[in-house]
Amino acid sequence: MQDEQYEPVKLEKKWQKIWEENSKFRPTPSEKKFSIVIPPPNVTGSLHMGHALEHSIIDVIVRYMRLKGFETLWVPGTDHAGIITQLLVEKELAKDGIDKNTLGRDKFIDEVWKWKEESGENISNQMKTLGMSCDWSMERFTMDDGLSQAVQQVFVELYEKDLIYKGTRMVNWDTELMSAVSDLEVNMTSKQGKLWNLRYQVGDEYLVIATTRPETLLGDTAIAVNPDDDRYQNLIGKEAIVPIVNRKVPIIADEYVDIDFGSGCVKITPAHDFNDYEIGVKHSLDLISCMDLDGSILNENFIPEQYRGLDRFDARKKIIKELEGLNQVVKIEDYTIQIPIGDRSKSILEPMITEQWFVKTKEIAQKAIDAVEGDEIQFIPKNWEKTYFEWMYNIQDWCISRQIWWGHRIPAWYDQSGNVYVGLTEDEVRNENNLSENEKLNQDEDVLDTWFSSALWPFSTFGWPNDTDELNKYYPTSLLVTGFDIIFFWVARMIMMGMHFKKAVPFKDILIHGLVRDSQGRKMSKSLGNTIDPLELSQNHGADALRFSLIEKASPGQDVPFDEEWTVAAKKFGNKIWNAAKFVHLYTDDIENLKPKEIKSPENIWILERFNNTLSDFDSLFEEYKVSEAYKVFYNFLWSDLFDWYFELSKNLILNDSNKQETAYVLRSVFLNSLKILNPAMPHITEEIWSSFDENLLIDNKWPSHYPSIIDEKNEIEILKKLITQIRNFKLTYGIKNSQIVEMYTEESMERWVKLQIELFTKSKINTNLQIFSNHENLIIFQNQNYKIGLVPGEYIDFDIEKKKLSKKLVELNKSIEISESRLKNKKFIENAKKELIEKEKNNLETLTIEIQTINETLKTLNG
RNA sequence: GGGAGAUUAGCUCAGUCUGGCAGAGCGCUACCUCGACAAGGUAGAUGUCACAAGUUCAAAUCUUGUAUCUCCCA
Repeated sequence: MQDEQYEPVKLEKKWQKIWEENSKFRPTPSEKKFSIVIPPPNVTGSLHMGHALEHSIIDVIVRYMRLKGFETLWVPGTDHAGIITQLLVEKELAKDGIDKNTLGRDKFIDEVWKWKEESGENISNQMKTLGMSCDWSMERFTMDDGLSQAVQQVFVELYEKDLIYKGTRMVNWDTELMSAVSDLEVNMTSKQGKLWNLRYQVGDEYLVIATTRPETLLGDTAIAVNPDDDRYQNLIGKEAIVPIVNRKVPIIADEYVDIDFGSGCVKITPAHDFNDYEIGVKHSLDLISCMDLDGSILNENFIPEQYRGLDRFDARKKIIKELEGLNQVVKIEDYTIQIPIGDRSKSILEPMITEQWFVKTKEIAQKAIDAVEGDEIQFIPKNWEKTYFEWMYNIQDWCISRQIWWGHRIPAWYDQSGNVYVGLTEDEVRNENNLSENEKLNQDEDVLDTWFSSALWPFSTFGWPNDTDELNKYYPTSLLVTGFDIIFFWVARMIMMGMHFKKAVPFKDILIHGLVRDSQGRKMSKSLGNTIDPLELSQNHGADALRFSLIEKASPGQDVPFDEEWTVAAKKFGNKIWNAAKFVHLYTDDIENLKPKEIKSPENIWILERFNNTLSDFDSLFEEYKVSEAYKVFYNFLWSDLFDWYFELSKNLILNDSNKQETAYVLRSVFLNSLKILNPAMPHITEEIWSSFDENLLIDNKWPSHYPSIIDEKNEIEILKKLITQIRNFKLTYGIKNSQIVEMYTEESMERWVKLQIELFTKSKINTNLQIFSNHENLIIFQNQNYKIGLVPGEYIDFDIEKKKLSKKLVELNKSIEISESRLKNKKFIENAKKELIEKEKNNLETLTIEIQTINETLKTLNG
């Protein structure tokens, strides 16, 4: 027997321990496989609401598939988050006065590992307290030996196929991190800035150029105008003089220049702007760099001394001042400028020309596009594939090298003459290239983008490049559950790598979820102070409540403006189930409740049918990944049909010896099967309650199947429910205490069980006194279909209230009748609508007519 | 500039793919400790489904356009 009170946290800990100690999350062999890899949270993180949502969705699906008899595997793990982790450990060391550079690379990496051992398990432990059923024995980390081996292998293979190359190109450069970052790690932000209109001398004349970055004029190598711009035709081909550096540069024509921007003339600085770089290449312009990698002005002879070494923004101010002194500033306008901000460091990025490693993406992207176009992979909801295609069609080469220490070091070695050799190890490189022991080799200093290793996650976690059992069994995985914000970063790259290296999709379905926002729909952020800690929620209301509140609210692809009230409501739901279990024990423990040969009573038939329908609806919604809708349907069944109605109906039945055994069976069986349906969403409470009924674990059980089809054709219970509601309404309206028994009358034909149920539900005594009943004077009639019950109103009612109420009802009914009639009169409706619909409409009309009749009869007696 | 999404009850959202009398939770009103449950029960009130036009017997749902808001890409 269970505890008196529902105390979620206590029982949750208990079951987490039991499941884990008995390895319940390991896959159980079966023909049908279901596998999923976690979108690896980064190792520095702690669990936030986004994780809680994502993991709850994954886990509800995983547990569902497990109950459905699939060999189910959920692989957990974390990624090494190169930049953030390095910054974090650097900061920690700085607290002790230790500088990364004095420590040296190897010792620093040791420190990072030390940190990982101490704090890197954070997220996994937090996931465990939420009851996530990952196979923890499969837990992976992107810097593990095996996964690192996969990274090396992929790098070498791609290099050998010419799909990785090293090149000097313009990339986004983070002057604080002192590293390149990829296009995707750049956040464009708008900011109020200035547009400076500056005079450049051309022969004896001047022309005016507009720029938002005057300091880069130190590196100008051209002036450009639009070839169609009539104003400047005469200048094309001439030379202008860049002020301050006094450099002569050509005036060129290029369509890129917007005639309406500023004066229509722009300065071209190919070394410090992406567009200018393109133009520079096209027109074979000189490439003059004026900025160092840390964002300061270069210490070069062509740069006036007073600017050398200055930060670029200080240099800007100083240059403007000098230009103003030279009378070269024509006008300064307010202008909204786009500033590229580093995703991680939040510092202002600079386009810089550096030597980096790149993945050539065009070719491998095509196979990834084909996979989605050919429906080998489905996005859910489908419209996200547009986002995917848009990016994939315009994909750029991927800059994968980072100038940091924490990460997978690039497997390339240089000899003393600067030749590059790529291979898995230094030894292999030496052997393959016949390099003598005397030739000194230096490994490339750079590491790979973290996403490069994440892209391999769906197969590197299973042991690739080794041919493992896991790989054969679980790749391709069945499903990926992730946010739309990493479709480019991660999803697209996994598909590319999966298609290229495994010749098969990494997953078949991609379920996209939205963002968890605060209750007012704002993004959760530390600066707004509106973040919610999922662990705190689970401490206060239980992990089950948190999970259920997230699952029930998350429609595919839609954002989730979260309110703690939901979790409170879900906890109340848990409490309701808790008490329901006590009810089932109380009413069935002492009764033999074996499966009877036949289910006879209409109440039992009704609930079995309702269960069957709910199960069908649930399954079909769930299989479309409409998990939240599925659980809404189930919630309504459980609370309203089972608890509110059937539990009450069963009380009457169990009193009766002839129905006792059958009802005990139905009550217990439907309740236990409902626990199974709820289990994936609220695993702990269902397991706890289950254990009070059954010695086997619920997690080892099977998904419920339908009860043998019995159709409740007469729909009697629905009629009964409406009748009961009418009578209850009546009693409430006239303030008749619920406990007060009212006398009512009905026809002989009313079946005994119906009478009994009405009596129990409405606290009434129903007489079959034909005389009173057929003599309609002074009788309020409650009627639904063939059931009719009369009540002598005299002592109870206020005639005016009752008349007003009935008249109002009459108006509504007449309105409905009008609609119904007009439909049925409509020839085209009869011709076009489905048969069932017409039938339904006819029945509807009939019911309405009877109802109106009854009300009119009652009104007549009230008036009389 | 290109693309996507949103607009439904006081609040937060389902429902739209596949057209058939508008739903949930929370909140609100009144009543109720009756042997599972006050973390509860019973009964209620509440809507120009953003706007406009079209298709249809029938539109929240399909088509076209408009407005406002959010996000992504450049």
